[in-house]
Amino acid sequence: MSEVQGGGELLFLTDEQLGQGSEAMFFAYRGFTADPDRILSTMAYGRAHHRAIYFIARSPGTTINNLLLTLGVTKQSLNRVLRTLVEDGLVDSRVGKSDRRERHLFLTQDGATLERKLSDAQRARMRAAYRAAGPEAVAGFRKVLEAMMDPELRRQYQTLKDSEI
Amino acid sequence: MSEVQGGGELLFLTDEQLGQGSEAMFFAYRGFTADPDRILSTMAYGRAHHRAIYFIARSPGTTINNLLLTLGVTKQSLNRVLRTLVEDGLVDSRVGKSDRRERHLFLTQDGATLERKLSDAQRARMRAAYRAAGPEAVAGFRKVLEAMMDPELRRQYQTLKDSEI
DNA sequence: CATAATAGGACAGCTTTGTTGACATTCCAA
DNA sequence: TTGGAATGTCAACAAAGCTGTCCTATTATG
Repeated sequence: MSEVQGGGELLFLTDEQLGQGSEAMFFAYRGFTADPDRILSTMAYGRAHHRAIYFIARSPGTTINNLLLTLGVTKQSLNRVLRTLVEDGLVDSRVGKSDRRERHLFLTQDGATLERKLSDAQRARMRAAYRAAGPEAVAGFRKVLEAMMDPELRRQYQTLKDSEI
Repeated sequence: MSEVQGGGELLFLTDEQLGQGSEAMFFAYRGFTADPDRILSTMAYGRAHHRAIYFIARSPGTTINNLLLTLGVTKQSLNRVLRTLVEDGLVDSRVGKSDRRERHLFLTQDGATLERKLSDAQRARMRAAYRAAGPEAVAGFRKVLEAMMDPELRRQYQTLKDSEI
């Protein structure tokens, strides 16, 4: 039994133990995206569309710039994805009232339906994992993930979290 | 304080709580890949090269087929990456002794140097996150990640884990 | 031994999703 | 009021995934 598992005061972290964490992240992330990817592969959309839809659902009315910060891609890359989503009637892009340079993004009814379908698949897996691992493990899981984020992203994460009290 | 944080017996998992888990995965994975990506962007390599190098380092002598299972890409895709790595003298591909159809993959000295450079950056972040979160959180972190993997990948993960006792 | 199956390499072409560069519109402040 | 900053769009290109096909070498099997 390793020090990490034992929960001792001091963490003796060997490269092996840290490497196992890397592998766990890699394999788990593949599982994390597998279900939505499977659904999306039957349509003309990819993971980038999912991410955009997801975060618009989480922050209705967000601007392009806001979404860019969250997603960490260039606006040109995001624009292509958003354009198809708007064309296909899944996302509504409204000119800002106070600042007409901004576009505020909303899901249409169809967009919300797709979002739910994708998120349900992802949540089902997460729910199963949470149940299998137990509440204490979940708390630790979130704690480590939070500590792993870049400070800028951690702020984004906190903002999203706090917006749903 | 939510049920999850509280560590009660039953997990009442709302969509919000599961959604926060999704966001945490997304943001943390970005952090997880950020440091190696930064290093790689200064060379002619990308994340695909990193993954190949990483898993060759973890399983020296692994075959192409093995690596394909681990990475979950097509052989054409992997071949392109591997070819450049062999050409550039970072990876050594040796014909199998018992089965001469197989190629066994090893890192050269240069390959190992690059691998260490990339992994060190990644491990530094993971080490910091582990320290910040504490040993119990780390155990939970791993437990949830493991539960989130596809069964096939979980086997791969276990194999790698067990190979380093 | 003949043939089938396996491991891998190479080539062509396509899709998704990232990138940089140039440009239009809108707002704001000197 | 005008020039710069901010916001978003269009065009072209690059990385890295994919399918499909064909090829060689080797091994396994009838």
